[in-house]
Amino acid sequence: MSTTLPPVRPPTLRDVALGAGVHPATASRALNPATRPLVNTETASRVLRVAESLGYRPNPIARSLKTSRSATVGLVIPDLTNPLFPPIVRGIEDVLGPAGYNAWLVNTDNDADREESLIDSLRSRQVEGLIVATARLQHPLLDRLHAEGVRMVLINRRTANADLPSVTGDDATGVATAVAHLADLGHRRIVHLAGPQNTSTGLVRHRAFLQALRDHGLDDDLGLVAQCASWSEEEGARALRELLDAGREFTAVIAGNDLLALGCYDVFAERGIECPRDLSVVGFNDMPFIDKLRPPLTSVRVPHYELGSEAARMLLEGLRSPTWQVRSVLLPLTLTRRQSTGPPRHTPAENLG
Amino acid sequence: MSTTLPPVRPPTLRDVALGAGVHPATASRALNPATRPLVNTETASRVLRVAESLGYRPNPIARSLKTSRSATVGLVIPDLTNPLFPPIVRGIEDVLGPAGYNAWLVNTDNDADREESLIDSLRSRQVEGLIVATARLQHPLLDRLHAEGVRMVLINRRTANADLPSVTGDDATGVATAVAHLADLGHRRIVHLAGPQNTSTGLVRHRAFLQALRDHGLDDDLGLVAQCASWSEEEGARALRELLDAGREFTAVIAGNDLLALGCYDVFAERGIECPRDLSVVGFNDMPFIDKLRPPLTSVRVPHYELGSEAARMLLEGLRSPTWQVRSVLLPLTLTRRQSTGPPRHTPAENLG
DNA sequence: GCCCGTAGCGCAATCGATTGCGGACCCGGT
DNA sequence: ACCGGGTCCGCAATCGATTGCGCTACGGGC
Repeated sequence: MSTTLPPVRPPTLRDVALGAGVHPATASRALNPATRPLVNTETASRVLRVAESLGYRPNPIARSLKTSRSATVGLVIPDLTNPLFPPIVRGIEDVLGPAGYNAWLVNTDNDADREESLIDSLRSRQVEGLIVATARLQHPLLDRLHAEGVRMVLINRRTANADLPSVTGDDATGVATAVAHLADLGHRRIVHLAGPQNTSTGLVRHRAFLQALRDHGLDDDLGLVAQCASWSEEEGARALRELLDAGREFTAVIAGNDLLALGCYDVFAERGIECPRDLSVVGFNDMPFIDKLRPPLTSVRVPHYELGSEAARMLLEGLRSPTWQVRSVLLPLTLTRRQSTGPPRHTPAENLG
Repeated sequence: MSTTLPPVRPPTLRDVALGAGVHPATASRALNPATRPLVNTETASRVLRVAESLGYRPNPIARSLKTSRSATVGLVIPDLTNPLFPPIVRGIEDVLGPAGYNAWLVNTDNDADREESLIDSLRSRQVEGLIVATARLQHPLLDRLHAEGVRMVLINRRTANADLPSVTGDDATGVATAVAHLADLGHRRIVHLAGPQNTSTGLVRHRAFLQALRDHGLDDDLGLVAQCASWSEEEGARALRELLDAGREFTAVIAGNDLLALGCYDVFAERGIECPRDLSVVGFNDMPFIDKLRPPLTSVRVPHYELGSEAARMLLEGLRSPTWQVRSVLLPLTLTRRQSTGPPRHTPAENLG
């Protein structure tokens, strides 16, 4: 007759210790490679055997409570359904996982209050560091966290405060490459759909665009930039319509990102504009499936997966060393040429409309 | 002269109790709405005031250790970069969040070993339940978990074992709608690119396809189904090529999902097939951006966000009630008609090749 | 004036693992 | 026989919150 079993409680350290005939403290030391030298080799292997046979798995919650470490980092992104982010997340997880860490993911929906409360809850869950993809140029919350000594890496976007370590694409060079590509094709009047100027990506791409025009001896007429209030299809469409309606003359568009470029496609359909014959378009990011569009979109490729993995590596490094060399990394971008760009049909002087 | 402060330790329950001049136990009861009636109203509000002023936040780790609840559920998906999943994840989080729960996400990459070890690690982190999107028809691991009493909801796919609660789309009706649409357009010979038959979605759609053909008085020749080994573009392309090379006669394709349909687009480009003039295609899932393809893809829309939110609601219910009424839900699907489907150019008897 | 019911709170154990401190023991040297 | 120095290991506190149990008052009923 067997003793009655409590509903299959998973084995604890105490159970292992009992089985091996040692004190829980000894079992703990035997199980931890770092403290194993403190216990007799034979005892240690006995403990390990028992742990194995019992299927013992340390309780990370109890461990966290005592050590106040959680083997977890917080991952703050605007919105997971934006196709930009899944590859970033995978890149992060693929580095964190082998290092014994996990990522805890939250979506802020670009809402600053939500962001603050979510980061709060991450911190109370003892995350050891943060990877933040929601940086705005002015971002008091992030400045404050940094001042409090929170380990943190910005990804994809940066703040104006360069003290915060970051991993981003080399947007300036990316834009320059796009302008060079269009100039090579013969375009002389190129417009830019600029993303939100309170984000580093929006601002840097905008400035780089103007600089690149000058470098190619092209006119940097301010009317050749349209501001978009958000990185969305709708805003891209709105901005392009505005430029067309204003009667601006141009033969190519550099969109601040692929979603803005998608908005352009909507306008093409609306107004019977043929791309690239009437108008060339370059996107930014090279999102998944963008090569299946009509026509396939030429886009500046951003290595999102690598952005993620690099940020994770950087954060892990920061977590290990108490004194952390803050640095920021720019990853190189490349232009993926597809069929949305071609030589201009009109001479620069002609009006498209 | 101030006493030296330890590096800003966040306030604990003990600090609150001290400040309010009560025992930690009383403070705990005052803070918890469920036990608050046990303490004098005035005392309770004093505790709340002190907690507020100290910025007290309960330590979820300590709480979890004691209560062995974690306010966390595990979310097991194959691969976050598959555009199917982000909306599901958002649906889940949007329900879990307000209920005080969080989701812990893992990617299995469709690897059974990886899946097992990830679920293991989720369980050792005390997740209270699982939402699983990686079900295969035969899935001993899930059967075992269910037998062990793990709270679990399957999403998107099911197992053969109907004991496991699930939330999926009504695939059979969805396929029937697609077949009806094509039949209405005049198609008589329709092929199906069937997804992996070890998944419920693959099998159900396949069977429903054959049934729908019969219902419409169409030939259900077995040669009109091509098997795909995975839900990928490459497999979709391979399968379509195979059908074409075999000289099969058909005017329309129902792809097991949108990725398989994308593979068809690749073959169209390769072989100069014009869609929908030469061949109509229907996808399945209605992924984001699929309306931007060339031509925009007709697809059976699956409400992924709702799949997620419904699964989360169901799981929460299961977590609250000790006796759980297991049930499974089929969400209705609708056909989104776009330009990849049109009337057949050839009579059924003619060969496309 | 005595007893009992009840409201309000405190005591201490508990969840499971970690770790500083010190005790037991062994061994060799003198 | 005694001592010093290691090696191994156990004791007990600790992380922070929760909770069963029981104590103290107080008030009303007889």
